[in-house]
Amino acid sequence: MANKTAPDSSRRSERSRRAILDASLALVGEVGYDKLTIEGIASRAGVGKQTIYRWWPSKAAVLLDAFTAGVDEDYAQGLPDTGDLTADLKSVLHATVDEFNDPAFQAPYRALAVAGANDEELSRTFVSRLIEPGIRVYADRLRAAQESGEVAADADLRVAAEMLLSPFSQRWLMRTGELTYDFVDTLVDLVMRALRPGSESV
Amino acid sequence: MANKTAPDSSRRSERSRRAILDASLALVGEVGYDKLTIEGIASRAGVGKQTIYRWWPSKAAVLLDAFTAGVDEDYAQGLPDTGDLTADLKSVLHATVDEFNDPAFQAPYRALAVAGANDEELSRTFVSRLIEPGIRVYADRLRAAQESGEVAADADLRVAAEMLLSPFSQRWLMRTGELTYDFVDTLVDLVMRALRPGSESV
Amino acid sequence: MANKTAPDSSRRSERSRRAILDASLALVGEVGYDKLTIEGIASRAGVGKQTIYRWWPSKAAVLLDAFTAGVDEDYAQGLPDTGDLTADLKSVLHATVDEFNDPAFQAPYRALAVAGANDEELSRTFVSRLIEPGIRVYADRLRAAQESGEVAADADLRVAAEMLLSPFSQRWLMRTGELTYDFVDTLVDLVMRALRPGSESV
Amino acid sequence: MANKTAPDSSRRSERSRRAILDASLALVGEVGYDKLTIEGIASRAGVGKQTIYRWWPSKAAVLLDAFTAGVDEDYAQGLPDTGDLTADLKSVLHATVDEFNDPAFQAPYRALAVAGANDEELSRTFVSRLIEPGIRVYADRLRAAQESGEVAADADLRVAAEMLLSPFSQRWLMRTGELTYDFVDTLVDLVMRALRPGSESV
DNA sequence: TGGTAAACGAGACGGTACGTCGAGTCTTGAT
DNA sequence: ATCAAGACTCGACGTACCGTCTCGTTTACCA
Repeated sequence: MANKTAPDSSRRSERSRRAILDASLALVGEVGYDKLTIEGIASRAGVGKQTIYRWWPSKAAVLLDAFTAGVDEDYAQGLPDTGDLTADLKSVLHATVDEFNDPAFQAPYRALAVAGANDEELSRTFVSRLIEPGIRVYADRLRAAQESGEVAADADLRVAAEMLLSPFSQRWLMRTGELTYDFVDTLVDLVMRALRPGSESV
Repeated sequence: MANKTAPDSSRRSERSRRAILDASLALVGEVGYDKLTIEGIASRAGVGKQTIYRWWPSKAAVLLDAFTAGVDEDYAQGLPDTGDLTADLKSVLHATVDEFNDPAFQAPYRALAVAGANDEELSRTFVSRLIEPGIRVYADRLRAAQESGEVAADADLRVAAEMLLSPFSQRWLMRTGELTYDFVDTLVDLVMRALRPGSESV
Repeated sequence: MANKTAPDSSRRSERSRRAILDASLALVGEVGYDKLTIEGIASRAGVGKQTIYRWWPSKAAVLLDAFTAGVDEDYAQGLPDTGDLTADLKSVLHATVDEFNDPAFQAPYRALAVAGANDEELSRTFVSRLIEPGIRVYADRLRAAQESGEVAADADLRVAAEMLLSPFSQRWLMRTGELTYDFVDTLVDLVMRALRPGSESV
Repeated sequence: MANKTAPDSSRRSERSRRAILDASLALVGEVGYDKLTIEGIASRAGVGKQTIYRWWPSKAAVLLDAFTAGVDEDYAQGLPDTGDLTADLKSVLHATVDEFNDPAFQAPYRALAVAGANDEELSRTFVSRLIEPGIRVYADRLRAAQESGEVAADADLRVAAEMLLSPFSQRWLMRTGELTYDFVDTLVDLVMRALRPGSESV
């Protein structure tokens, strides 16, 4: 299947791998995604270009690895559950507002979102590693609330989670609006109205 | 502000302008945004590269002009109002599902969304010319419904419109899910629950 | 022969003509021949490009006109004739040494010599307007000396004049040696030996 | 002095070097110096432009290398010495007349002469690699003749050599006259008169 | 413990596209 | 009709990176 003999990953230099990942993150923050080059990464990392090409298919893939390296475990413990769904959602989303307003976080994440739009393969990984887990932890928290009767039994929780998250990420990605606590509060309140038991469709 | 003496737009060649815009759209459909080049556009349009650089700052700006040329009037007549908000929303969104599933439409739109993420200036134009008007016509329709008592008086209609549109465009842009009639129906139903009179927050 | 209708030279703007010629000389001194451009001349002269193209076929032709404008009459009065050929030649060549060592003179003259080498048409004009007259005044002075018996009767005076002038201009053009009074004195002395009466070939 | 880190010449591709040199000579013969372009050379040689820019500073430098590649050894054996100076000079110059009247030779040589006039750095190399050795072999032959008493003891042989060569190359370069056997014969005869023993200046 | 094969740093290579400059042509108003 | 101005098509410039390809030079396993 592979036309080139695959490299022997057991002999891979961990030192180079880390240097490349670090250089990528540093550079994307400094010059932006468009001006991020393989040559630049190699030179900053003190590494031969071939070492990058040997292990990654594109600069987007490098960046994706660099970015997801420290993020995977964030979703592990799920959302808090104090028994008050509205309060839990607001508190988590307030934290997320702060995170997405942090410039250091923006550059690589935005770059990946973008790169994914034009690279379907990359997109799959990006979605399954970063976006999908995010949606899922929200859907899971909603399910818990549903089971405790806090949420209407017939609500489509996946779509509900998207109603919560997409307006948020859309505002951020496309700069269609400010990301404020007020905004997410309004959003949560509206969604909660839709999910309230007794609001079932006729 | 301008470092170069601005060109005299009264002497601009309409013929060249159209050729460039047409070539851009054709090419982005054929080769995609990443492989779209200024040289390619110029050559296809039978135009000197300088003529492109004289009037546009980047390939993204060309594409934005090309794309918005025929779209501006789409929002002019607003959304239909048959008196049944749910039905109106579903019918419009069904049409939009079809539009966004059309490959000819996808390439340039996706490209612009992407280009905007990394170019703040371009992003503003993209949002104000394409996205903002879209949100606005939905918000307007909701307002009409609110005035007729079909929607709760205290609902934030702008955020409600985003709850309707963002999950949709997010699925499309990031490929986080299928765009189907079912999906938008579920979406509309959920949002309508949130907006139903009598659902006001306590 | 001309495919375009020739411009009507009676309506030509003398003001523009002078401005173009002046700008050419000024610019060639400032930036050198290679970086001399038609656009630069036009802009400096406050003139449309077309006005230059209308009246001259190339930048070299402009420069040739500019340069020869004030030079033609230099050759009119011929070489001095005090009766002492050797002294006359040395005194004139000393003056020429000074002239050719003047930087203001070098740039355009060198440029024309060069342009001529690759443009046969221009070359003809350059030679017939500038070089040929120079050789001729020397040959004429030699002829006078021959008639007065100061020079051998059988000497080829045209070639003798070239023996005097070519080593000089060669040194200057190709930078093969310094242009000094000593050098031209040596040159004159050697040539005079060849021309001395009684040196006729056997 | 060098602002860019110099390339590692030990890794230079001999194949590319030869292809570039060959293409340069071929093209200058076909299109002339002015229309000779780096892009043209690169494309003809099947080479990236950067490979030319990496090793040469200008098209003139490429051409100089190309031209001198096969010429250096021409001067190695010096001029013939049959004991008859006049005959030796005439026979060599006759050969040179033929060489300079050969169109294949003219284009690059003329181009270099010209390029040198406007590029002092190039000029030095051109002179020291091609012109100076030429003058020197003539001066050497004259010295041999001087030592054997065929030439006056006090004559400046360097200037004498220039008297022989400069009128020749001047005629060729500036097209001030025909290059014929007759011309060089006359030239040699005149110079020989100047050098004849007993012609010493008083 | 020394030999050898892979990965490595470095960077030259053939290419493509960049954004700029100037050439020479063409069009528009003003004189 | 010529002029100043400058937009146009075209071609080349010199630069930046691409992804591929040698080069020695580590490095780590295995004989």
